Amino acid sequence: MAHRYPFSDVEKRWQAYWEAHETFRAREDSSRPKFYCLDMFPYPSGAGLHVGHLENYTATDILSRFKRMRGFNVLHPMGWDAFGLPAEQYAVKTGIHPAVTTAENIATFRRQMKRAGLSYDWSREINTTAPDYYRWTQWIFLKLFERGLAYVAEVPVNWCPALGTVLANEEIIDGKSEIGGFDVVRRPMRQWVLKITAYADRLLDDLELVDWPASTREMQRNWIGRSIGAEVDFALDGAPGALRIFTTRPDTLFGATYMVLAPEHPLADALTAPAQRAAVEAYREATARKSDMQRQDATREKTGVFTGGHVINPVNGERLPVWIADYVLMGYGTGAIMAVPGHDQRDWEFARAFDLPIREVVAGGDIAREAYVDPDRGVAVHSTTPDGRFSIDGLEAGPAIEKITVWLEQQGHGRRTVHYKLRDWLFSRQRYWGEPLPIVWVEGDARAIPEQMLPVRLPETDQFKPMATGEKPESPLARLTDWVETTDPATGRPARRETNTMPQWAGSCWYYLRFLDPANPDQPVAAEKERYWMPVDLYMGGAEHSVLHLLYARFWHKVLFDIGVVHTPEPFMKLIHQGTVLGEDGQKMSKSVGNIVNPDDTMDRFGADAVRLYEMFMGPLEAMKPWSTHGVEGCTRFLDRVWRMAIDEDGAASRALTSEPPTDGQARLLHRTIRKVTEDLEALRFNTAIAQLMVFVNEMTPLERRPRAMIEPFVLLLAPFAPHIGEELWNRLGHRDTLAYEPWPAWDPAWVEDETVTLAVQVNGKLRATLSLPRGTDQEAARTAAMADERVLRHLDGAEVRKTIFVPDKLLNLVVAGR
RNA sequence: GCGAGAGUGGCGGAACUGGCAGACGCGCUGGAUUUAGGAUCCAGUGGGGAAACUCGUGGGGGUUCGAAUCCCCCCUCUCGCACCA
Repeated sequence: MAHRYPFSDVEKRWQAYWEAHETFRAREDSSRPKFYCLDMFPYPSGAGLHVGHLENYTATDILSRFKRMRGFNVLHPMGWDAFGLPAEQYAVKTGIHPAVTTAENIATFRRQMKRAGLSYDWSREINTTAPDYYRWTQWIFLKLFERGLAYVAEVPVNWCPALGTVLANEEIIDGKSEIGGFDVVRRPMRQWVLKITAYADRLLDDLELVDWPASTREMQRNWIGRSIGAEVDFALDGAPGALRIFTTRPDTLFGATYMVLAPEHPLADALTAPAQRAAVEAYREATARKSDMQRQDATREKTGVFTGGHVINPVNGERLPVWIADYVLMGYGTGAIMAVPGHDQRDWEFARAFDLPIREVVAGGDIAREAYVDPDRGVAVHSTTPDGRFSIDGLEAGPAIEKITVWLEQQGHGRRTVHYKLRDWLFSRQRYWGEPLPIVWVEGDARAIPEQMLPVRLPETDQFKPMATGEKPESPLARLTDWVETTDPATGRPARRETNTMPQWAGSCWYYLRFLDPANPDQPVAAEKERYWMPVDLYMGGAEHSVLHLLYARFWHKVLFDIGVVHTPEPFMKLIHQGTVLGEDGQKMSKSVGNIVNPDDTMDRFGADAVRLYEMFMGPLEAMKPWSTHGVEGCTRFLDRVWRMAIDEDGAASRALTSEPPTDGQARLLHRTIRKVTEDLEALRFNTAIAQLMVFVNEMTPLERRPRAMIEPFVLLLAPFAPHIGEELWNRLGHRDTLAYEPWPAWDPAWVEDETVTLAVQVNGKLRATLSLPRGTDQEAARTAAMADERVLRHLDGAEVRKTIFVPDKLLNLVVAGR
């Protein structure tokens, strides 16, 4: 019976060793280059770690271990994003305090992570719900408040009755709450808002500075949605005042044939003629009843109502009818548009539906068939003022926009304007389990709590239900009269505490900074530590955070940059999203399908190293890929082979190991393996690196005599992937210390190439033979050798070789006359 | 609908800058060893064919001595956005 790698004992032993020796503790050391390798810290849910988490954490762990061996001072921390709704909802249901469930869940997560052999520096563990931590979250909020970046506004919010709280736009998916999938309705409410729009340009432009997946940067760009255009004022016909619209195509101003207001537009009333009032009212009511979901269905037929009112086009004095229609949204631009049906598809559809005129002002399309919207082709036509003093005719869109915008400004009819899709960030939640906002209300004014008085601790309670009564939903904190009623620290006057709490995103906006200096009682992070460790060199986490967390964190980082807390404009230099791990059936893992793979069970059966290897061997890191238990078994078999390659049945170093130098062929195998594994690790190609380790073992195992000079470097190469077996082999091969800081093997370029190469010989592009030739064989010699080969001659058939293609050491292609 | 990415054996996936398609693993077939094995070892494994060969990287065209790789059209899947003026 072949002996096997006793993973269970070995794993326990080395985990205990690392813990006792603080092997992975990171200390500032300016003599070594730093590498900050960060995982998106998890919300510690009750379900424990899943294999998708493990894929993420294993990848960064392998890289951290690799970088340590390459001489980097590695910071690889872990913590808990522990405020949030699930623990609170559980508390509402069971009465168990969220702090209790959270602590239990964290214990499970931490145990599972240690068990997987993840090399975190646990001395830096942080928890967003710890007062020592959220004290600084509150401190940052005060900085935002001081700078006018946090304010209270009566804003239309997404109210979720089922959750009893408001939600940010980013927390709503297809009109339902991201958590729970409950209905969400729009309603105005007084709320705390962060002015992220003040940073819109920097958030957009600085995407150029980071090495992130193109798709993620694109998503952020779309979310910010910067559009450059002009606001234009159209004078009301027969009344004082003007209707202001926003357009990105002021060059099509001469093509406007009607106007459209959002149904909620404040001028809609004033513009409505008595005869139309009933129709307008009916339409507005119908719109109000529709959900955002229904309103935003672009495939729907256009609807709208004429108000009876008119405005005057400033470029040509034309009297344009004003309509209201729900395809114009109050929330974007000015809530009103000029309709240019010739050159906007939506306006075109509307004009067709209501028989409004369509006018061509950009040549090049066929506006009878469809709107001509391409801004990169075609020149302006029919675009001259009636008095002939101003014209953009003949200009392409770019110059035309420029010219007419300047003219509008000179005439006082409009101005260049930039609008964003990005809205300010709704920052308060009617919840218990979140950071209290460090604010008191004194006679209707919000006053900051002085920073020396932080943290504002979350008060104890056993009532977790929101006080969501009718029109005025309130946080559970509002019930705690003793806590709410306080005095203004500045004046001593009676004051009421703010009872809303921060959204879950708050704590994760800056946690990467606290890891640098987790116990600092005086500052969020000491300047010299920030200077040493920042920015994050590699940040890994799910693509689901492409917009939310990553945009919010970048925003806070830029504010912290402005107040001198951090020295880099961006926090995360390189970002990678691990792909989703599907169930064995190729479906998304879910409780209801019952295809969830439990990491504890899997590690019980196969050991942590086999699971780590399989997680990485499955396929490319960023791809979506299915789990396979057979695949894990394959990795177990590989580790067993590795074990037998180095260790005999009695547990001692194998008697096949010799002190003789490797043969030339063995040396080439070793150096090729070192190169392949090293280069693949740098490029995060873990799957192909492991394949090469397997090749090495497949070649070495059958040998009766195996030079230690081969086996020892191999153990070092394997160790980042499978650290427990790595340490154990290193130890049994006679080394006393951990291999965590052993220098990474180097390859000798002289040894990575074979001295004989296989040359592919083609005739007319088809492979006919392969020849073994010395490296560097020239064309003549290769051709001579090929022409001597029967397999080649057969296909040449005596014909004349018209052309020879030769790629040294690779390929020879003989082209003969048409056969 | 728009934007981004991807389609390679029975399966997961390899393939540098256009140069031997299918590395490595799983599964499968045959054999050895074993009381037995979901252990181990050996041999094989894209399709067709006895072989010589031939076909083959979603489909169709093209460029090239040569295409999984480059270009055009189409199909499918995944992700994101979804009337943003």
